[in-house]
Amino acid sequence: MAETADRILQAADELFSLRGYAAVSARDIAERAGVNKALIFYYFESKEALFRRVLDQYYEGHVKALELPTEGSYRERLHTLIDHYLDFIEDNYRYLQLVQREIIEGSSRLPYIQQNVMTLYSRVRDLLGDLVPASGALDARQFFVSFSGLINTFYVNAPVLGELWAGQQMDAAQRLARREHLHWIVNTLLDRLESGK
Amino acid sequence: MAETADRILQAADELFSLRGYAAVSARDIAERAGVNKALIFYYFESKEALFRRVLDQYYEGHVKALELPTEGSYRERLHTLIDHYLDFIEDNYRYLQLVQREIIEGSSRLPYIQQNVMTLYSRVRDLLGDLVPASGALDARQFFVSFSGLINTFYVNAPVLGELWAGQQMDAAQRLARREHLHWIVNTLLDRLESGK
DNA sequence: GTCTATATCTCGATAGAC
DNA sequence: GTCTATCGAGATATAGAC
Repeated sequence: MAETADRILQAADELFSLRGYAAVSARDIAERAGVNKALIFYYFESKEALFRRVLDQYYEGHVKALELPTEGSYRERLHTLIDHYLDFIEDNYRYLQLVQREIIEGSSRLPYIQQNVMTLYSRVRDLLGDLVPASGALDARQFFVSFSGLINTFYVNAPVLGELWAGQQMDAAQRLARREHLHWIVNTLLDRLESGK
Repeated sequence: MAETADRILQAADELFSLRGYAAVSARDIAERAGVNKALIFYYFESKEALFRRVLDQYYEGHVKALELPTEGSYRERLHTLIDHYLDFIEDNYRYLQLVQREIIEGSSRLPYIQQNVMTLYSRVRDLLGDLVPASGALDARQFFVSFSGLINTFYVNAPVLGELWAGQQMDAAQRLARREHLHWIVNTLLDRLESGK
């Protein structure tokens, strides 16, 4: 039944995101999914294949989120790109943790991640255009790293940041405040870059 | 001999940082350290205890790096704090990966990490003082998260960012450029906050 | 302190009854 | 499709000779 495969996939998604690939056993996944352990290897050929399926599900959505908006000024388009990326992250909050873990562990799928990073970077670089120098401390690469860090850090580190908001859950209001903060920073940086031209 | 324990500790540090706790076996550590596997359990009571020792090695330096500078204006002190933190990260590159991994994995040592985070936050909050509102999208918490993300992202994601710099090693010149970029951003944000007062 | 050898466990994966 | 039973490999940890 397709339902069984789905339950395995979802349980695997949750556990891999929580504890990583190596720390999760087939038995763990079977127990959480409420199915027999052997069924994991019946529906998916191996634990490795199951993990790749979990990742593939996210990458599809990720690629869509990276589509470049065509309307408006470069500044409006940059804000739209950031909003689309934030939408995706908030709908798939486990994805960021999975990717972050793969990066730290030096996973074999790192080239795939790099490809996504380069795609996103080229869009930010095109948007910034000749507003920034071609190299040095204010080049497009630096700003791309900065934007990524500004956005991702909030979600990746949510488990420890909870204390900052005094035990409050990371609710919709907080995500909205973060979004507003990010747009304020981007505008402030763009203003300065434009005035410096 | 103390030398043997040190070699085990260093090998464990390197491997845990690279691949994570679960993906590293006692045999891996013994091979890298060039010692007999049984000696790991002679010098450290368990693999878990060895991991804790690795983390504790960094604790002292981390706390020192968080010491608040006393000289200069609030702006100078903020820049100094950032530089001290960057110095620590560059000297203990693996520590950030270990901590980031602990956060993502929801480790049992999370409260210890939160304590360090809160210490650093309270210093940033004191430095920003009444330059920022007490709550909302521009409060001290948001800026603390932003500063952390801006700094950490470069080092945590170094494995995939290499491609951005066209395969160049992350050398001293790149770290310096990043540092300059960070100070530029901080100054730009502070200028805007001051003009808005 | 350092070694070999091994006990005991859990892992991913498979065989085969139903 | 789902189950039980089990394989071989590799894990942590220990025993005991030297």
